[in-house]
Amino acid sequence: MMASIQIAPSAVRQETPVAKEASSPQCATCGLHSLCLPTGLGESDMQRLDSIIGRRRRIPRDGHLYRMDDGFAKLYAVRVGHFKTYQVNSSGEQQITGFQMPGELLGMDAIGAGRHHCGAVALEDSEVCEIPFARLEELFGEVPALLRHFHRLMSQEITREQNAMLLLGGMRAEQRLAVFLVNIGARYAARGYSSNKFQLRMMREEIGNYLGLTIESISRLLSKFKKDGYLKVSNREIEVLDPVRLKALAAGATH
Amino acid sequence: MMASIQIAPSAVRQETPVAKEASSPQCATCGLHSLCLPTGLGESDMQRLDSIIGRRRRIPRDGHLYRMDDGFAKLYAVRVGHFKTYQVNSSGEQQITGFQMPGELLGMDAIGAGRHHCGAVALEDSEVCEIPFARLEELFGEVPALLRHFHRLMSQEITREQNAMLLLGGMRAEQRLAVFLVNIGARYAARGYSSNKFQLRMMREEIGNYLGLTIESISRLLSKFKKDGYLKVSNREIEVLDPVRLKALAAGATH
DNA sequence: CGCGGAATTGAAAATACTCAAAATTAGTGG
DNA sequence: CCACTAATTTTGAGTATTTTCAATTCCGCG
Repeated sequence: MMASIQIAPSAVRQETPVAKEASSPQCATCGLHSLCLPTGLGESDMQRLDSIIGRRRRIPRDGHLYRMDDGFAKLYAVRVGHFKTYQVNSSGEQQITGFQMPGELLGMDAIGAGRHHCGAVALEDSEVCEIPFARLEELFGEVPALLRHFHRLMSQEITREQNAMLLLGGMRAEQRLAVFLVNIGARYAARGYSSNKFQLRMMREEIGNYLGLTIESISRLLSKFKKDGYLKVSNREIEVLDPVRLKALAAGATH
Repeated sequence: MMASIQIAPSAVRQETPVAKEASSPQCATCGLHSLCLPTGLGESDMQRLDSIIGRRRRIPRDGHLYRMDDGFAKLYAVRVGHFKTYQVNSSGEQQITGFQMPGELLGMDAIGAGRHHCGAVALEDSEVCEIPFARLEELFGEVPALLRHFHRLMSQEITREQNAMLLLGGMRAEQRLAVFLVNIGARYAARGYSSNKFQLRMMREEIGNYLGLTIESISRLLSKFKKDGYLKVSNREIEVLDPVRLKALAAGATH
């Protein structure tokens, strides 16, 4: 079952050293601010948040944003690109725990122990905003709306993972993949893209790993969905031809 | 695969109406305070927390503490007894997302949407402390240590669920059950009880549901563990006879 | 054009499930 | 306290799903 995806070693593909951006990040002008940490803040509060946000940081494809057990100091907001988070189990195998897209926050699992519980790897050349957590905590006292939204985000992270448990614990392979595709589509829709036509940013093997299935099962299921007219698949380009029936599958229709 | 455990309907086994306790709860004198929300607070801060904590509430066995989609107003700290949390998927089947024991917090998944994302049911006659969230939020501004610990707890909830994903996504049945038993034991140890001898509070079917397995698989695995000398099992009483080998199994030893 | 990683496909095998029946335990009322 | 019933658990046999192993095929890229 367990796929052994290679994690690029430290040396390979390091992040670009100190490519500090000339322009400092600006939540107000960022198209993602309604999905991200500043959601719901007024203009002046948003500026205060801006003032603590560090440099943007570029992570090349396959580069680590952070590694398991790294000390925790910052949260990260995905600005451009996609990431995966993964754990390594006691047998040394990877388990992917999530895929993150622009506007989503990374690192909240590290607050508890003060060190990162997962590793985070860029699936393509990506960019994040660094949010120093100590300074964010200071701001919480001054900007209650920020604190409340932060709690919402952590809570949503919990429900997201509960939904993953539902998927892994109680669904057949076919339904898992259908849920996965519908979920990806919905998240693109929330970002203003098509929910029915998108590019997968991860390998088949990574999808399988995340869904608790093998790469072969993913491949077979995609072929089957294609054959049955649910999807058009070419490489990583997915077009959902029959969203209604795909959602029905995701909802548990026996086929 | 999906077990259809019955959820007691509203009418059955209602919570005792307004059995308000004579004594108000006292974190300072509660044996669980080093596992619960007040962890790390000084005496005066703990008193301030005490002052907002509502009545204790008793929930009889099989009674709901809250249901899915109930509006969110309070967090709950388990004081006595055990709970399970569950979701219902689109096919109407239950998926258990966790088991909670004394000192653990319930309801954090509800902050995001303002309504409960899971239901919570008592596995035995139980008691919780109610923590009105609005008042807790007010306290956050005054007691920074409380806020920090609250963030730790939410973060730990995230990592707990990520660990569950690791279990469901990448482990064989045998390993899943071993991990489950080791985990339960560790949590009892943290509460001052034996990690090697304890009473399961849930049915086989609930264990199976949580682990993504059938009741038959759980039963067979317990019989196997017994036969192989890992455990002594009589009904819900578990005694771990060979903790080292059980942990090895949990860590992925191929047997 | 050829190389290497990624994806697809097939066949056999393993794991866990389903269905069915029996055994055990818990709960209820006499 | 016992008898009876319902609920839970165990066990067995057969089956379905998914994995494994192996062999191609496809695609991007130098």
